[in-house]
Amino acid sequence: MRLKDLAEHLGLSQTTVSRALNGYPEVNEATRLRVAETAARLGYRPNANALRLATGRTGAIGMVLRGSSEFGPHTSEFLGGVGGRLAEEEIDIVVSTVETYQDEIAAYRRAAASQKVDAFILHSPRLVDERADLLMDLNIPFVLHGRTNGRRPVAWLDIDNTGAVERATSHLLDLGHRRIALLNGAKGRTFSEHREIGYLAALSARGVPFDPALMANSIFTDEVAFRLAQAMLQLKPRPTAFLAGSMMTALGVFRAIRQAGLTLGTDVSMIAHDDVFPYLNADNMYPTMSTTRSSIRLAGVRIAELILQVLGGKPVSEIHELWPVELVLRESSGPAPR
Amino acid sequence: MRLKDLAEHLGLSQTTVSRALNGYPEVNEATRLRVAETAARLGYRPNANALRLATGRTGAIGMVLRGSSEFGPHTSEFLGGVGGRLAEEEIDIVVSTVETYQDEIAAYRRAAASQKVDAFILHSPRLVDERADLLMDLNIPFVLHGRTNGRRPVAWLDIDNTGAVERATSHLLDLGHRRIALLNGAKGRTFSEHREIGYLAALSARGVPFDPALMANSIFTDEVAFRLAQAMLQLKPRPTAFLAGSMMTALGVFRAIRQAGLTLGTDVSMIAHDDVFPYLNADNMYPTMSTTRSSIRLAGVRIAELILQVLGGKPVSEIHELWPVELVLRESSGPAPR
DNA sequence: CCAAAATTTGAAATCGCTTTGAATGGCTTT
DNA sequence: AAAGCCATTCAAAGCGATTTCAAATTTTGG
Repeated sequence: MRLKDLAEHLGLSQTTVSRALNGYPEVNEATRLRVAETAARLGYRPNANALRLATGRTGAIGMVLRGSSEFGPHTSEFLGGVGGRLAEEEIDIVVSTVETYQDEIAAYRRAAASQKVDAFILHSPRLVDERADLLMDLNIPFVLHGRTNGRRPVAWLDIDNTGAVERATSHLLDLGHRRIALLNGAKGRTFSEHREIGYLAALSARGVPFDPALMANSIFTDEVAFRLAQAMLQLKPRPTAFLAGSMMTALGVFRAIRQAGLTLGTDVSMIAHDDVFPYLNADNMYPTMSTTRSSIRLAGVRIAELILQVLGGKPVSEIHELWPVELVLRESSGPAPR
Repeated sequence: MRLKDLAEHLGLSQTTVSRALNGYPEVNEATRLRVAETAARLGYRPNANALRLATGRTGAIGMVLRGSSEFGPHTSEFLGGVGGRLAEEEIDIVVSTVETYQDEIAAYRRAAASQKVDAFILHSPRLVDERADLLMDLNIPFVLHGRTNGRRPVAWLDIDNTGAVERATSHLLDLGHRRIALLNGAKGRTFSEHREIGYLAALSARGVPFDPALMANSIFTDEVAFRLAQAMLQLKPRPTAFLAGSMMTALGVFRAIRQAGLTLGTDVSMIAHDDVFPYLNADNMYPTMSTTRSSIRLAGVRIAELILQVLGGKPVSEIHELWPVELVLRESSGPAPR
């Protein structure tokens, strides 16, 4: 069922039918109704590719996901948020997966040259990140989930990682902890650097010296976290509190604490960052987990909206959102043992 | 940079350039080289939409993800597998998210009418599932991840859920367990029904009566699993073993066991189904977790290949794969207490 | 009642590619 | 030297929509 068929069926020209369906003002109301009704009845839908070719708009936004390593539970939650919002506008998401950073760059170039999407969501930025510059040079709109250092302005949404960790660290210091371990994300990634800044700021504000042995940079898996926490718990004196970068990390730390014969919440405290997964609830852990909390799904929803704004022509220099992060205290964080 | 520009730049017709780039035989080898070299140098890439319109092929496959509820860690792992394989063919994945079943049906209809994708991956099937029939009626190719009852043949890949649970149950029975709880997935979903069949078969083979109180159908979150397990552990006599439907479920059950003052692996045994998440490793749990294991990522990779076969014209009646599931015994499963 | 304006419709160009069918020119064959 | 073949190349016709520009019709106003 093409536009042409529909037009013939109606005894009208393609022009009029097209206009009627797209809400142009210069078409008789009676005609419009007739067209709309017939189109619905026959289940007509414009061919997406013809439409894209004609308009230059694709009705799709892109997201490049880097292989196995970065493809975790965060991704699907975030995607769920983005997709849910974009679905309302009948915009779909084109995901390309790549293995290496080089592939990712190539993927952007390809997508730009072949005009597959109207815009991109750029995520997992590093402090210095050429991808943002690349996309700007390619003249393809995007919104950044996170932040990056760069001279030119970009649209971004980020959570206040620095503030969150600073607050969590300060709280632990208030509770008397002096040996606080930070299980952070990969070095160079913006959020990791921001968290480190918050951590160091809180320590130095209290005059507590920084011990490099208490900080680690790694991916957020329970296994790696387990090993790191295990090693740290061997230190003398051992850390009395952990800041876990993610809920997966928290699970690993928890296991290490238990295996060392210690009790979470009394012998050792922990505050974990919680992206709010529906299938892993901090409130329902045992003991319940204190967290710095920010829903990554909601961030996805909002980023979808920002994308729409960018596509709508709003200047990217006006699109910046820094979300505060809640500190939710539960049973896993308590006074330092003495 | 359009084909036309490239052609002018080369002093050739669009026809020849197009042919040269697409490997048609009737073009002079010297010309082909010159064209290829220039195209690469100028970074020419055909406009995806024009190409799609002209060829009728989109170079994309679709996947509809149902809202919050079904969008878990499995999804991203699976997507990672699919995407990785399809990336090699420069095919991308268009994901649409929907909230309700009705929306999902509508999404397929829309996608079909507007020809956005060449094929779909259909997942999370129910025993009776109109979606497969719909896609067949719409004449759009697809591969089913899982199975469904229906008269017409479809291409599918599934894991042997029945066999896996039967084996796991039998093993627990061999260890002397008689009260074995099954935390299963949602009723009506094929994999749940298949697992139930395996469970019941193993019980009846040993003449162990089935107790409905020991079986639950729910989504796979740690929270729900915790509550269910907690309730079951109150039963007298209480279950001595759990079959957990997923790793998230296992975490919840684990918590309930601990909270009840019991020890996993001695007081209570557990075998969980493991889809193999890189960030949550059964081998690194404490105690290590016995599992029925099948990588959902690999399933994704293979499904991508099956999609390619379907698109290549292989009859769907010849595309069926039932993957065996490994039973990996670790510390969480031991002899029944006496 | 007629010219001018407003409303409504349509023919054809356009988007950037593939592909059909025809044309060109050089070589071999008779 | 004419005829027939190849090997190359190209002009033009699609693909299915939107959109420009023009035409037809109706309404308005004097």
